[in-house]
Amino acid sequence: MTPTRDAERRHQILDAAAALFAERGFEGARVNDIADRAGVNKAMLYYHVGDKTALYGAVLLRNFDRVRAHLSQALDTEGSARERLEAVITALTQMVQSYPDHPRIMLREVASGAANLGPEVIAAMLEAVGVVRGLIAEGTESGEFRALDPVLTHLTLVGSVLFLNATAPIRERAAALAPDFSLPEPTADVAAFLNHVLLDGLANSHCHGGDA
Amino acid sequence: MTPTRDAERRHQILDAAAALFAERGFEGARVNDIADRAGVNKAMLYYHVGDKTALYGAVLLRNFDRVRAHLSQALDTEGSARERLEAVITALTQMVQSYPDHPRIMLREVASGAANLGPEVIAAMLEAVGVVRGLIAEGTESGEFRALDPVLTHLTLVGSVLFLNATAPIRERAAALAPDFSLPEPTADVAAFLNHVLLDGLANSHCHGGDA
DNA sequence: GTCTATATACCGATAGAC
DNA sequence: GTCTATCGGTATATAGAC
Repeated sequence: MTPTRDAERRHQILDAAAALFAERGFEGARVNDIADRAGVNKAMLYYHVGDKTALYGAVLLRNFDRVRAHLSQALDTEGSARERLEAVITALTQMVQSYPDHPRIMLREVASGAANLGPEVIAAMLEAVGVVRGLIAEGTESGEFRALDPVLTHLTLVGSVLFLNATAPIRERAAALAPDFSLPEPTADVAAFLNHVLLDGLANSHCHGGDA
Repeated sequence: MTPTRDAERRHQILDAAAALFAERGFEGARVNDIADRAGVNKAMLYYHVGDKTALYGAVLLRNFDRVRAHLSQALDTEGSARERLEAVITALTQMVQSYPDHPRIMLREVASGAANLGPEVIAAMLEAVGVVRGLIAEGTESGEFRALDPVLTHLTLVGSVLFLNATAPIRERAAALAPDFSLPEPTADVAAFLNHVLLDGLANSHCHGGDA
């Protein structure tokens, strides 16, 4: 009954959980705080979503659904491997800037060796990994990219997007302390930066020099 | 007295603490586990090092001493900005591969917005940041590099080194599940990879194509 | 379905004997 | 300096009234 209300409430809970998991990590986040931030009673949180582990898994699954949505949109693009890889980086950057909790959660997850990831989440992640890696392999085989290790390349691309965007809170703090810490990134600039640096770095000899 | 014994014991404790902070994070690591892994009594851990916060700070300070040592060695190199930046990346890669707990701890710290960092550690970190950033600015001003935002560039370089090496535990786990997940990185290859991709991406128009 | 009040367990830290 | 035993605080999770 009232499935809309339920879904809405569930989203509120997951939003609050994502924010606190990003800020303090799985162990550091308090279920009480998540319930308070979501504006729901703690018992209701357990009733609707489950225990802390289920909550964390639900947050990650929702995030990877969003990653999948952004990626599939980017992969519809026609063009060279480089152009499509640029679309992928732009799409990933858009995703993590729309949902800034995601890169922070993922950085923690990488640090832990994916200790808190259930099989479903692992599967969702490997799907995204496969897509990007396939694109890299395609460009490498066609000679458009250099013969670089596809796993390292993939991790460098995704890692740069995650890391750069996860530093946003720190950059704000640093800017308050040290005024020479410039704050660029009117949202699209970070993607442009990464596209220039990383894809020129991958390209096979024909580089585009010049403007930033 | 017997300062050698004390220092040795302290190193054992910090080694154990670094391992568990990397694996489970500040909140997830158990002081009991750290003491057990170090082979010392928990009360002795408090007596010699202090509480959990002091322990964490000591781990990070020791790690940044190591970063500083590796960096200063690399900065002795003569040559172009690119060559010295290559030396920096190689030195950082060596550091994080010698002390694989460091990148994992730093990834968590970035995710938390540097919530657990005391002023001393912040200062040690900013010093390293300044060195690399100065080198980037130098290459940019001389025209050797493109006119890229120095903060974003710095974060991309350091972030790639940290992220790529922090994924080592996951890559091992993934290799056990998915056999097509290659495992390269005979230690020096990761640095070479990053030097190729990132520094070619930074370079101003004159690119070196070809071998990986 | 909703909330209060509480059970249960555990963790960080220390007192105090030796 | 070393260790045992324990305190106090707090976290997750649920029982049970409504």
